[in-house]
Amino acid sequence: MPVTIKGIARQLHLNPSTVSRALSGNPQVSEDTREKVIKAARKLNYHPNYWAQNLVGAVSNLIGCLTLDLSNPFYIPMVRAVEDVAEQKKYMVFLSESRRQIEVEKAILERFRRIRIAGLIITPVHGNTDHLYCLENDGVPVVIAGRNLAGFDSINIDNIQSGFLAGQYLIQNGHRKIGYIYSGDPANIPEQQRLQGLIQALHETSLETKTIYKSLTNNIAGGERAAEMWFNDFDRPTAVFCYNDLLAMGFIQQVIKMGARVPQDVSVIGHDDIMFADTFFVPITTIVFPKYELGQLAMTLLIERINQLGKKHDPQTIALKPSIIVRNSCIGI
Amino acid sequence: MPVTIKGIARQLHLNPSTVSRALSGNPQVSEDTREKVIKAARKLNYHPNYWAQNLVGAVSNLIGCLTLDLSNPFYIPMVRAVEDVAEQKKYMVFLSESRRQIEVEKAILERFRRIRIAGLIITPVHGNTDHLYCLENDGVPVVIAGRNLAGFDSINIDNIQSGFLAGQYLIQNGHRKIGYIYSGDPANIPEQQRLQGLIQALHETSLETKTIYKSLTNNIAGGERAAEMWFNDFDRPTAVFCYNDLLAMGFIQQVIKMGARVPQDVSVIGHDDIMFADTFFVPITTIVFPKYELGQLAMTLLIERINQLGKKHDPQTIALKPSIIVRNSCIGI
DNA sequence: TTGATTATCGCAAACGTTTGCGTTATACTA
DNA sequence: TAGTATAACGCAAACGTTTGCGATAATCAA
Repeated sequence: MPVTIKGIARQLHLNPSTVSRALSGNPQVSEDTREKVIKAARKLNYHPNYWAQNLVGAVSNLIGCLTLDLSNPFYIPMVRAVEDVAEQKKYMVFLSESRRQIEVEKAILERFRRIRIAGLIITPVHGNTDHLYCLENDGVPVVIAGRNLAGFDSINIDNIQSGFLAGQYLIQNGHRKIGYIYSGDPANIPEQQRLQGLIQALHETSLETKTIYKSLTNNIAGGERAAEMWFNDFDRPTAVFCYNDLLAMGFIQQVIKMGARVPQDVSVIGHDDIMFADTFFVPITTIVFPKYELGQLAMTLLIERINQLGKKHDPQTIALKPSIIVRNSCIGI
Repeated sequence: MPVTIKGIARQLHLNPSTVSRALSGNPQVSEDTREKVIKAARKLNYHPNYWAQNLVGAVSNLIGCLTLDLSNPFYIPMVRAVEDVAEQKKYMVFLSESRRQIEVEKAILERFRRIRIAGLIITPVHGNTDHLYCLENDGVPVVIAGRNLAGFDSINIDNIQSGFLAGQYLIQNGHRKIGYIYSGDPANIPEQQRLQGLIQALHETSLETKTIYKSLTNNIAGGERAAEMWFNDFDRPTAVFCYNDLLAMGFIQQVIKMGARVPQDVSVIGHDDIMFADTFFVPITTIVFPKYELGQLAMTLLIERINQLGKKHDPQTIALKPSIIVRNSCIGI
């Protein structure tokens, strides 16, 4: 239905190839026919058919970007960065979310394959990753963002250091009974690593007291569940470190609803510094995840891999440095 | 590079057409060759080339979804709904954001044209809309979400009713001096309509006192600017109605930072009920925008338009009913 | 056994674009 | 003037897939 290059050619009594060359700036076409072609193209409202172009050219500039969950504000800055770099390098990004379901992830990757993406940036659902290996084997570079996956290029924060920072800060503020809140999913490596870092910090001052609350899910609802566990605990920690800010939000909210106070009764440290963490009704002290940088590095590395395609390379693991930002949810005792 | 239908055909000594028919479930191919084909396709890791399919079939099942700003949580439920309906109806959605810049919007629409989207759901940047008319003229149905645009199908909340509800609630709570906060962009119709509704409610009780704060932008920073205007006002309103929740968040945050209290010194009503409005450090009383429903209706209508393509139809305008949800940011006086 | 029907598959064109190569004219050189 | 170089364009194949139609072989009825 839309105007094609053939349509323009017919109108101007030219060959499609000439029209194509005129529009693509090929020097072997005279300037006045080029003018005519461009004018006709504009008048007829011509828009190149991307599919046809890529069918013959065989060079795709589509990038797949698959996040876990767009309702988590964490991913927005990352996605922005990916798009910013893509824009600059003339790539086009196809944005999606798996909603943390492995079947959805697989379904979306299948779509990505069909539209012949040139590369993929993904925060994978923990679990089976055969489909990712398979994709990369078929010549589609994959960069993991926000996770570490053996055998893949990955950009991630140093989760052990994150946990260590949180632990250090809590100890410096006099806390001796410290809790950790996470989903408890054994396949979620970052969770384990932050716990590991936390424990390391405790060991440095020979403290072993820690309480684990498994929230089942790493979102606001999970935080609320953890709050109830904390509330019913016979020996409550004076501070908790949450795997992410959403957990912290849910936790704080529910703790207050049940009549306790934050930070007077329990200090809370979050993780990520998502938007709204600073404007939450108790502004949250949290570990900063450089999210924009995450997207920037991921996209830059991905483009590098696309250009190097075929050449061997060792998978690169880039670790971003965490830092702590102090707000109101955590005080000394 | 990837395996094609020809590759499978060569391997099995078949014609590409037979392979195509076998894979598409065409009955005019024997069951045992179909089995062989499917087995070979799986073994060779075949994935259909979407571009090639659509080149010949000429039926696109791509949907463009262009929001204003993904960092505004408002759009997430809408996008989810669009994707849910799309999934169910076998459409594929291409998600993007214009970041409120008309040139970006145009650039993205140009990309959408090139990949031959079958339809578009868009929250347009206010201003020139010629490119939208142009798109629809070329046979790509357009549904406007969250705005009303003459000549287009649009789904939106009843903004006048929104403003009226807010005004009514404030008056019932004894407020007599009422402020309205919005960007002040004359091209932003919803802003004007909510103000209009607000004024209507005031007139019903013969109140004319209102103060307008122009925040320049409808985000947290804008709300902070408005707070300073309010603070320096010689005759402060006792309540303000904000065009959206982000404004309300910024306003409340800055008011408190300057030493006043919400809601004791100033009541605040927001609009949209975005995620985090309920967990904001002063939980926000706000007008509920049925966001998921917005996306559902938009996508459903769009698909209807795609199926009716060619047939004349009057542009439909669907108005969603607003409601108010009472939290802590607004009290009586 | 013969003719007709049916099942199964191949052939080729088409979708819109790009690109290597061949074909004209025109301009330039000797 | 004859020969050569060059500028400008056309021809045709190709990308991967679908589909109408024709061809072949097998099945069936009489």
